Amino acid sequence: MAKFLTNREENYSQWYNDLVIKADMAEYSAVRGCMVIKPYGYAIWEKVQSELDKMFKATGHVNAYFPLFIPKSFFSREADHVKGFAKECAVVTHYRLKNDETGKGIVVDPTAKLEEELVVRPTSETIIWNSYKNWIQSYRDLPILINQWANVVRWEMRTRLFLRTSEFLWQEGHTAHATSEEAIEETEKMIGVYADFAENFMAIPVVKGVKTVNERFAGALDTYTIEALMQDGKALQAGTSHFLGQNFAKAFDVQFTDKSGKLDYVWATSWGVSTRLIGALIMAHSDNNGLVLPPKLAPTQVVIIPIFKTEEQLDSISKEANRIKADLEAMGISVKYDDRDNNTPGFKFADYELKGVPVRLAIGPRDLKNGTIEVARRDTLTKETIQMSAITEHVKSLLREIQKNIFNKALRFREENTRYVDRWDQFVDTLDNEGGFIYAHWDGTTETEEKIKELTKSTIRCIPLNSKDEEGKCILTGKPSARRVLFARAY
RNA sequence: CGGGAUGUAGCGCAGUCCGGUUAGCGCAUCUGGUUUGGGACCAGAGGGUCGCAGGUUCGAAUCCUGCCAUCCCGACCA
Repeated sequence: MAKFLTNREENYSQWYNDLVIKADMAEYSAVRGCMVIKPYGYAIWEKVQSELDKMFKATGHVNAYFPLFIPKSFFSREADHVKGFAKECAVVTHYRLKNDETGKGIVVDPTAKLEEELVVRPTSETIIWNSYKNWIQSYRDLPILINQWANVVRWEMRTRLFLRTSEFLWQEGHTAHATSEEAIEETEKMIGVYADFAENFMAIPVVKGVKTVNERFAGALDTYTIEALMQDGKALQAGTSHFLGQNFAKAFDVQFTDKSGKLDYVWATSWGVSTRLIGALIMAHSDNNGLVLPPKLAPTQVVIIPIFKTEEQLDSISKEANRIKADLEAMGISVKYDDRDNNTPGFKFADYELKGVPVRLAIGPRDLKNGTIEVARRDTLTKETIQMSAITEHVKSLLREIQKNIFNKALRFREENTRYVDRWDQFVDTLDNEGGFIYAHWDGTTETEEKIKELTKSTIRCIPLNSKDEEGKCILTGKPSARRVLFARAY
């Protein structure tokens, strides 16, 4: 089986690349470090978008759009911010091309140099806060709860399809508040939304936590994160939410008059998830037969495949298939009936497995005679034959069951690969041989964190929000520690 | 930016060391036929600036020089 995919156990990253390409989600483009998201991959992103967008709206947010280009000077306003992003910015310096005077080809017209160079946004805090300055005068203008769906560019050295590309799609929320408490509440609320989405739609269990100073977003006072565990034992940061304090308000001079008539700087948050989520989806659930998609995010939830020899057979099968399709669609289930006659059923079975379609129905002459239908589920690769008359209800509950099962499987995997470690040699050994999440004590200093990273390539993924106080000794230095933090090697 | 590798049909590759007919194979595509309950088969057909630019030679995918691009491994990162 699956002879077209690299074996997951043999070479995980090759398996991942193969899968993205073979399932027709994305491909490499002519531009180094940039990918083409193909219709099937984009359809998954659209599902992600539409669900998240609903959740944002439900929490009071509205969408807007800000420019792709940011004047270079905006970046230098906030010191940490510029330091964090300077190394990976694409810069626009000219606005015109012309024909090469010496012959063929096109060159940049040197006379068309921009007065001020423009940075292609790696994130939009600066351009947005420059606008917010004009929007905010009084506490009555607050809060501002805006989200934008956009592309951003971060010039990466090493790229991987969906996980890290130079240009990627994401959403970025940018909110402005009258008080610190309210902004912190927003920051926490949104990491909660992300965790909810990850677990209930993507079927990926996540650990909510706070980043260390070192791993914090450039310009934030606090960064909240959701961390997921992939099947190869590496962690993936799946979403972040930042409490920005008054840093950007000060940088862009955004003050407001509060109820008592005093002037104060506005409090800010920002939060985002990207097309990286699709990478997470792939790496959390898929197997050697291909993609495994949770029903709630699968572009096609059910595929129906006819098995026939003659035109007459196809006709009578199609009648049944189209009726079932209509019934399922009436229940809000997305169905594809694949009656192409240029591929064998076997090919189709394999192909839809590769693409991760949760439920496959097959109808053949035998079924027509017996009033039955074959139902196969992608998550367990099992098949059963059931009565045709019961099919719609069966599929409906099966989709729910698959969604739950995929999550439980991922949760079980995470539990089996989460360890509490107290000795250094054991720490190193676990990282090298087991991978996974490691809860260990840390003395709280950046020096120790960096030393551990240097020695083991593992990082502190977060200080979990639900971690209990527990006296202990730092895994590296032996100094006292008040609680465990989450370590892992990460993407 | 350092180390390694590769560029030949849409994709995957052989041929390059040791220059010599008309550049070949698998997959895919197209045509016709037989098939169809787990990646079908037969027959035929189309498809190439051999990464680019120079050079050596009677003759270059093959040798030489320069350039370009991509991939892998490191430092940076959602």
